[in-house]
Amino acid sequence: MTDSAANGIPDKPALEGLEQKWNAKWDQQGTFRFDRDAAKATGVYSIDTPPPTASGSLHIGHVFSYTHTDVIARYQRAQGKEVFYPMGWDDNGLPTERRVQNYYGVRCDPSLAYTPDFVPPFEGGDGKSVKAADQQPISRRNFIELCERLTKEDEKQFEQLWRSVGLSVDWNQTYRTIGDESITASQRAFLRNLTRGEAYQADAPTLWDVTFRTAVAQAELEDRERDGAYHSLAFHGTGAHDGEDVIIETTRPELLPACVALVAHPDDERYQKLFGTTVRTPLFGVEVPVLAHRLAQPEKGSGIAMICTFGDVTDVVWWRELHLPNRTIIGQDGRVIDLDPEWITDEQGREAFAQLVGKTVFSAQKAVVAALQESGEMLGDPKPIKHPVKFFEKGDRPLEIVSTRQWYISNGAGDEKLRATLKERGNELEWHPAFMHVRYDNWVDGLNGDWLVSRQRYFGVPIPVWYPIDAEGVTDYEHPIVPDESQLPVDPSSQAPAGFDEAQRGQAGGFVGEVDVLDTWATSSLTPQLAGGWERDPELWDLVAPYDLRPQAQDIIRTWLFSTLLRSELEDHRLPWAHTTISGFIVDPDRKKMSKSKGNVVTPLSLLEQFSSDAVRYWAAAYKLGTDAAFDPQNPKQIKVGRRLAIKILNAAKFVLGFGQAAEGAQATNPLDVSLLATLAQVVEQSTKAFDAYDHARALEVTESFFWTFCDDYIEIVKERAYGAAGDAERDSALVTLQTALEVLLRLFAPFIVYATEEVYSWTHDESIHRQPWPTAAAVLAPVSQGTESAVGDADADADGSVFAAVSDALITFRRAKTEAKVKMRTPIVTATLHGPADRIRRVALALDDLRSVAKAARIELAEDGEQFSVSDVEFGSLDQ
RNA sequence: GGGCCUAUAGCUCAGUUGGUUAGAGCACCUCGUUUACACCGAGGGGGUCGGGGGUUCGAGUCCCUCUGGGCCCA
Repeated sequence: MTDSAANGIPDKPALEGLEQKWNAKWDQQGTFRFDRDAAKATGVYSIDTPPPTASGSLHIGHVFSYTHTDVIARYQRAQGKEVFYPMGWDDNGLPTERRVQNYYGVRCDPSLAYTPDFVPPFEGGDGKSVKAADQQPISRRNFIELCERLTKEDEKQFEQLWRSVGLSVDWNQTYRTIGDESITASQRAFLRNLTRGEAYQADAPTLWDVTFRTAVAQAELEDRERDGAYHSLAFHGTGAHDGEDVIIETTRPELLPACVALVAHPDDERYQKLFGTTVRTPLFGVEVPVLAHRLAQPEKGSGIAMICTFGDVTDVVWWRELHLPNRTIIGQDGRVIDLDPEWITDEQGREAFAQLVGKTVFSAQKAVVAALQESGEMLGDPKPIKHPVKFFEKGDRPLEIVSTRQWYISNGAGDEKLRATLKERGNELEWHPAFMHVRYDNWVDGLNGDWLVSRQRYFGVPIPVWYPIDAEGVTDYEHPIVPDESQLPVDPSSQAPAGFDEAQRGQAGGFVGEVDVLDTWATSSLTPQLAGGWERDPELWDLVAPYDLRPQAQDIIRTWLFSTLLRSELEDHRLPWAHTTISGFIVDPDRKKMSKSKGNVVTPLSLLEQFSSDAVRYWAAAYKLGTDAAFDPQNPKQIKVGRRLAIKILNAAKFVLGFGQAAEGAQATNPLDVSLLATLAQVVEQSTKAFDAYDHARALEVTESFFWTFCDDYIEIVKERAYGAAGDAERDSALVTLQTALEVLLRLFAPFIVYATEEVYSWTHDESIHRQPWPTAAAVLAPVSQGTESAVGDADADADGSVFAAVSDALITFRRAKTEAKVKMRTPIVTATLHGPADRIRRVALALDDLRSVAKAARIELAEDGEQFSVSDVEFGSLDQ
């Protein structure tokens, strides 16, 4: 008995301090290190971990989904796989730029020169954003240096939190999406896209955010309900229709000078006579055709609309399909461009346009409306409506559409064969839960343009091309100069291409570097390559790719999941991973999604400290994949339950180990013990099956519910026998069963309750439980002595654990009898009769001594009658004895 | 407008291919310190499975429809 206690079972086991203790030890012992040699021998389970945005804030939803992945990682490790579980930081892109602007009070102005030893005006700030006007303009290089500095700080914070959650990540396998290796991989992949004709440039109408002054992609759009108003404008008929007006309704009268046509549905009776004629625009007097197109909506407004270049994405379709001229008037700053609108010939019209130059969209609208009202060409007042307006998901002003030269990567939108292949890959991927697959299909079906990957930003992966400048000083965008892959990473705005020197930058006969950077997603679509050593460490890449698992959130199926799958298809013609697990959101008690703007974000640190990491992990793991979970920080019930469970594991283990060790080679001979192990073997099978189906919540539930029965019933029932009340042989049977069950339970709990199980395991072992094999039913039954099955006279009696179930039910029946008699549980029973179905009574008979001992019953008569257990003829004794 | 998910005890959630009397935890009520655990234990009450219709010997489960909530796409 003293031998186990000597290994250091504390008098009062507690959760406090376990995180620090074990994190340090795991780190020091390399418990979760990816071992390449082992991987070659045992096989790999590789995980394409989502790199969190380092400049963002962590909330409880991150802990939720990352715990799901960690639980899977630990299960696979226990199954003997060498787990490749890296962690990356997504520090590239706009969120970091914004954070840097606010944190340091600066903004990037690429025209400025580099200032060595620059000291930013603020450090840390107070979380409030510094107004754009108050931000100090700095050079691009200074700005990027600040981005680097701040993200590295942010990454430390993130790593600290992930470690405290107990993620079994290999902290030697980390990457940054802006690190040199990532830039190299991202540029390499882009160059290969370019070589194969999958990446190309086009000068085309582009969705444009006027605040950030960058192009954005379809995947980054969102619709928001905004107030708007229909304005009824009178266009004037010409020729045979001279003197007749055509009334259109528009929400964007300010685009009137950019009007290129009117359009109605081809079947619309009202406008048949106008098709093929022309009308003059109000105010500007420009003659434009009246055309027919299927996308015109007869029921919307007056059924006839003006086409402007460009008011919305439908305008772009009309412009392209109806071969209309481009009369763009809105510039990249969202203001009316100072240009010579040669299509406006009317002198008053030209005067009216001049009034608009330099105005924002908002002011231009007011001016145009005022002018229309004065000229009498607007009917009545604007009619307010609410309508969906397209926004950049990170922006707060409506998107404009401007014509610019941009880079694209084919994504299947214009290539039905590629689209079909991408759909097929989606079918091959195993989705958990399966219904998430539909979201992918919807997205692929709805793609309406190739992927726009160039961004007019600063902190990102540079697009690795230069353009030659001809003898006349004209830049030739058609023939970009590309670096050799061996030169990567390159920064075309500070390095000259091969065969040129820096002095030729911007000169006739020289070159100009591309200043745009790649869309953040263009790099994060390569996370398998970034983490897995693609073209950098071929041995590693061969071991880990294609990956086993892509865990991620449901809102980025259209971006991250899709784009990763696309890049893998283009590069390797295969799926990047076999499985994807999609975690749900955390919602507040009113089932609203957590977001900074709603102010309902819950940060995890205080919960981890207050309730322990195991408690928080339990809460997360108790939810199935794909299910949104309501969370009330004021009353974190499931976290409290998790805390209780973790403490119970410590206490139960202490108690079980306190009985002492079974003799060497001891076997489970008592039918109750055999039955307990048989029940546990079933639990092992169920848990394993659930894990294999990526249903960790079910695995946890079956283990947990067995554990409480084990504590409340089994331990209580065998307690006396385990102390030796029935002799050494009976004691050994109980002890070997208790110890086997404890060890198996610890392993079943280990993926979830990582600290408490490790603590308990350490009391009797030197190795980590997190490197022990997953239990099997056969191993659970190993201590069972041969031939005990026949004791019941029923071959299946032990296989189904029915002896334990019957005794457990009988015990509950006695407890109820005592409760109803209002006597204490330890009140002795002189004699009583237990009634029940014959088969169950026969099972109880096999453990009658144990039952008498736990019920404090001197004598129990058994009667084979009745449907359920009941107790009769009870004679209670006195407590004094 | 199209698609997907969801509605089960006061609360948070299970409920497998349709199959006995729909489960757990929390909360609530009553009782209890018994060789670990009061961060504990025993017992108990509590549900028209969102509404309506259908298929079936049998529906929380399958089909239709309506309503509420959420998400995605137009």
